[in-house]
Formats: sequence, C-alpha cells, structure tokens
Amino acid sequence: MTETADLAIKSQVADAALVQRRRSQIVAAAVELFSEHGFYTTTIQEVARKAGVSIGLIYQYVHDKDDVLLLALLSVLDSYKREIPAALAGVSDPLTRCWVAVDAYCRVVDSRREATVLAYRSTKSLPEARRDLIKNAEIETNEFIAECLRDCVRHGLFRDVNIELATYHFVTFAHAWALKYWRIREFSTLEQYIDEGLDFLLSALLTPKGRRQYRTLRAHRNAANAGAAPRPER
Amino acid sequence: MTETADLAIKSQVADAALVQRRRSQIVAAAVELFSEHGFYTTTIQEVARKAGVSIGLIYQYVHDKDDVLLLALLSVLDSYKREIPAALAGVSDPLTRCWVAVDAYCRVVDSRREATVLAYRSTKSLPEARRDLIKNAEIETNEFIAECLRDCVRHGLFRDVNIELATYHFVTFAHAWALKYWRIREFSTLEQYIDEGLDFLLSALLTPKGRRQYRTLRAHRNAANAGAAPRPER
DNA sequence: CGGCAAGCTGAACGATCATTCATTCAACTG
DNA sequence: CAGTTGAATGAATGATCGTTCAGCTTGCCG
Repeated sequence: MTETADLAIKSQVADAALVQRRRSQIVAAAVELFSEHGFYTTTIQEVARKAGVSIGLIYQYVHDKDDVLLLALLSVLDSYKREIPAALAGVSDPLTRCWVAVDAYCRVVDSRREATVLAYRSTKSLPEARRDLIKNAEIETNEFIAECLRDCVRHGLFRDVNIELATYHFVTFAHAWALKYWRIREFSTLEQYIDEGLDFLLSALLTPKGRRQYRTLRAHRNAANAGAAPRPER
Repeated sequence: MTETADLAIKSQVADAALVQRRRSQIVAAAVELFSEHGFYTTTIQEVARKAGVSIGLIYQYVHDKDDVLLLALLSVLDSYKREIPAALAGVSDPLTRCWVAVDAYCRVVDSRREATVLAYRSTKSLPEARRDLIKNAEIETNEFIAECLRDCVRHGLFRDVNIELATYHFVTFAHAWALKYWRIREFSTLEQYIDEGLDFLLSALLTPKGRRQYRTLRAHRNAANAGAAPRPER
C-alpha cells in the first residue's frame, strides 16, 4: 500500500514482502487513530491493539513513533499520486483532462477525508528531513494538475496565467473539501461542490474558445447523467 | 488583546484588567512557541519562561494547558475579525470593498502566518465544545467576505453564484498563503499573490458590467501605485 | 530429533511533563 | 504597626507513555 515510502525507513525484519504487509497493517491502524485523536494523543499501545499486533512488533518495522507518522502521511499522499493519473488514463481532450483531474482529486480527498486533515495537522510534527519527503510528494501531485492547465493554455482554451498559482487554486479547492467539510457539508454535497467549484475555477480561466468547448462538454455530461444519477438541485 | 475569549475561561484572579494583561502575556508566548514547536511538544515550563512568569502563575489564569491553546487560537481568529472590518471602514463601492476585504485578509494572514498554520494544526486538539468557539469565529469572519460578495451580486457586478461556496474560494485563497507559503514563496511575493489571485477570483465571478468596472478600478490603482511602490514583474 | 534463527511478545524501565500546594511576598486597611 | 488578603513562586508529585529486551514460539535444516 505504501510503495514509495518504505525504502526510507529501516526495518529489523529481512523479508520484504512481510515488511510490506506488516507496515500496511500498522499504518492502516495508525491513520485511523491519528486522524481521530491526533498523533500525540494516540499511543503506540493503541496502534498495536488496533493493528492486532504487539507493541514490540511495531518496533521491528519502524525505528520510532515518528516513523509511523511518516508512513501514515506518505500513504495518504501516495493515494493522491496513484488515483489522479489513474483517472486520467486514456483521456486525451485537454479540457476533459482538466475536469477529470479535479474530479478525481476531490474524490480521493473525500475518500480519505480525515486522513487529509491529518496531513495538514501533522506534517509539521515531522523532523525537517522527513517533512521534505511529504512536501515533495505534494509537489509531484500538483504537477498532474499543472500539466493539465498548461495543456489547456497551449490549446488556447485557458488564458495565459501564472500556472503555479493557478495550480494552487485548484489544489486548495480539492483540499478545502476535507479541511472545511465541517461547514461545507451544511450547504453542499460532494457532487455539488465539484460541479460548482469546477464551474468557478474554469470561469476564471477559460478563453472565449475554451468557453464554447466547455459549454458543449457540460451539455453532454448533463445529458449522459440525466438518466442515471440526477444531481440534486441547489 | 483577546477580548471575546476570556469570558469562556475562569481565572482564580478577580481583577479583570490584570487578568487581561497576564493572559495576553501568556498567550503571546504560547502562540510563538506553539507555532514553532507545536502544542504538544511545548511545555508549560517553556511558556512560563518565555512569558517571564512562573509556572504556578499560569494556573491562576487558566484551568489547564488546553485553555492556553484555546486562548491562543482565539487570539488569531480575533485578529481576522478585527482587521478585515477595520480595512473595510469607509469604503462603500461594492467592488472595491470586495478587493479590500481580500487584500486585508491576505495581509493579516501574512502577518500571523505561523499562527494561522497553528490554527489549522491544533483546532482539532481542542475538546468539541471549545472547537465550536473557533468554528464560530471562523464563520463570523467569513461573513464579512460573504457580505461583500452578496453586495456585488446585488449590484449586478458578479453573477448569481452560490455565495457560501464562493466565500470559501476566497477564504481558502487567503489561508493558502499561510498553508502553502513553504512552496508559494518560491515563485511569488505576497503582492503578486494578492494581485494575481484577486484577478483569478474576480474573473470567475464578474459579469460584463462588473468586468468593465474592474478594469477602470485596476487602471486607477496601477496609476496610483506606479510612482510609489512598483510591483515586481512576473 | 536437536538446535538455531527469525518473528514475535508484553512487562518493566526511565523520562517527561501537567498540575498542585506550601510558602513567600507586597500591598492595603483600620 | 499588626493583620489580612490577593498574587506569585517553583519544588515535588503522580501519571502517562515511548522504548527496550529477556524470553517465547515456530518452523526449518542437518
């Protein structure tokens, strides 16, 4: 489950497959507990119990509690890095790619909502060097979005804005679903959030040409969705 | 400094003015230390030392360490609630108000950058009931932004979008300056961030009428700024 | 079968703090 | 000035964990 990560952290145990399995067992428990109670108020005892292993075992697969946090956070960031390109696979139209990327990002964030908040809460608890691993993972994920935007600019669908900054508008939009869920859920569903949010973000960028294309895209999608899963009215 | 807050927390000491003074002394130290090292890794010893008081004294003004955190977070949120209306005072043109509000928000966030990150890190460490105090403070602050947006819609300058969601685009834009400063500072200054960000956000909302007004507003501002503080080129 | 190694266990250790409270200090009050 | 009260102090207490390690189990090999 946490592919990238593990190399960075030493284990007492030799068998790589076992390390993989045990760590994902530990991390799954840790993410759940850290998300709910926070890193510092969760004890290794609790992680061990929830993972169904002994305390001592954990220390055969990580060096200390900080390692568990790093693995937990990397597992979250890895899920972004996996899901977005997966959703994008086979889609070639630039505007559609942009749409799909944001949609996918919001949905991974939603599926790991608590864990996303955990990442915001706890990244700073990591020692500098490890924090950089997290930051790099975020930068890599952003690159998927940035590439979509650049592509749209290249095709004359978006105006020529600062891509780095625009990327962050998109990224924070996706993250905000988790960070502000406590409030947003009071007046919006995920579907609505994505729908209206994308409309907002695209409106900021579309050229007249892009706008025309967006309209037809939207019409098609609505037509396709109409029979299957009607979206709630505002 | 922390006006709203204190009522919620009992102190051993009677003299209200003294409570005020001592608490802001403690809170100032706490915000600094919590921001740098995090809540759980900062000890009351350290807060006491930095505040220049004894450990025991702290416990005369708060009930426990959690209280210190609550006061610290409220002091941050209070600064938003104070600065934004202050900047807005005397400005009546709807579009300008919108601009000023975002500008002011970004600048408070910048001036309390570390503390803003602290709020994101640590709000969840508060017990439910206290967390609600923070959430309410955030909602109140959002209302300043929401009101600006509504006003622009009313005047036909913005299209008729979901105000709650649009508000969050603006709010997260301001917060992102603190949350993503580690990255954004590599390619943008605060001035640029505000400038281009506002352009992005407004582009998403402006009607043709609004767009015309925005252009003249922008021209005026650039002319006014040209002599004084030239903005860096992208 | 005997012995060895790899995995695994959890009681016990030691360190770290939040919190308390006996005591000191300073300022009024009558 | 003696007495009283409100503030302030910081050493001592007690509880809570992270981490270790002596020993247990399991299964493999000669």
